[in-house]
Amino acid sequence: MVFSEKILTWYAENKRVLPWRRTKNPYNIWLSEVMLQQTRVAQGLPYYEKFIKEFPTVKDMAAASEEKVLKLWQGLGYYSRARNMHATAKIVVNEFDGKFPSTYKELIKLRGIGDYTASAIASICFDEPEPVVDGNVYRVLSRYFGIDLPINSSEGVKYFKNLAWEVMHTNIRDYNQGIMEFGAIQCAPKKPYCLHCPLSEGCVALAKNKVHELPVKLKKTKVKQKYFNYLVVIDSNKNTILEQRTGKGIWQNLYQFPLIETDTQVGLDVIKVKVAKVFSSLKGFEISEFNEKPIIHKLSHQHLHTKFWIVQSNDMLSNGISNDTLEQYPVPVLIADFIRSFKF
DNA sequence: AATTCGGGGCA
DNA sequence: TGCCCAGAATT
Repeated sequence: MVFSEKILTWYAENKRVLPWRRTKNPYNIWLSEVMLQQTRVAQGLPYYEKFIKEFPTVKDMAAASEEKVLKLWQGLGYYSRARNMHATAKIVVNEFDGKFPSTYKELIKLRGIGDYTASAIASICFDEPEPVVDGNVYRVLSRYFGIDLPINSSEGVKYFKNLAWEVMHTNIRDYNQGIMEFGAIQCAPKKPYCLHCPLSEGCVALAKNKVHELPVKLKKTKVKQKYFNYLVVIDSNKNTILEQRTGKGIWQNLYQFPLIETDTQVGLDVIKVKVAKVFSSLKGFEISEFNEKPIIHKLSHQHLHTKFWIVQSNDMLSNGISNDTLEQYPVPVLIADFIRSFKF
């Protein structure tokens, strides 16, 4: 048996039961693929169920507000995926009569759909012979064929896509899902089960004892340290303030408490002065520290050293938000955790 | 070509 | 603590 046939055989015997494997409906496949970008199946699965229940069709999603979509997406991360997905839902409804395009070439034009996702939808839904190359595929191919080109170099990306074309099977639907599943379950990043692997015969990395050196990946940039001070204002009605994050950067269009970002960790004295400026309309206020030690919220590229400051005032906010409407807003996990732990 | 988008799980 | 996850868009 050649490589692709072994993958198909392994997949037939080992594939997990997953909701999006019961259908070829492009809406379902698209939703699952976008959710699983840089995301483990276990983490994405409950979100997929939620979304299908709330938005059974692409038309339902297109009709919803972005805020509703972001709220359902809350906690899954990479929120541009949700915004792009929502934009694409509207395009599909308004310009394609609610039907997804059926070719790689057309699919990749849509927002949030790149090479991988276009290949996945085209092959799984429409049997177009287009190999997927995701993190799993990079790992399987680099190990089995002993390729040490960096998978995140432009040369590596081209090489592996080309290799994927050469070794793929005509049963593209099962092959594509099979090689990814094989990478996720059998040819795992840290503890691959090489001892009883159906592809061990012919695996270059195993023969050369280089399984744990592959795939090769270029160094990632170092994380930035940032210092966040969130002002949790509480007025005479026990209302508070949320603001929407606009512009570029993390958590775009999500909500948060008024934020003061500083270059270093600052204390109560500094915050007092800043609050007096930011909330000059407040007649009087008292500030207390919620957490003495900063909460370090770790993201891929930044560590957010965060302090929450409780700003109590006897005034009544005109734009105040009551604590029971607070949970309607899409917020970052950092804010959601605070709201859960704090009694308004 | 390099950087920037989250959050969680695992050794 | 570092690495990775059914990547894409922006700089």
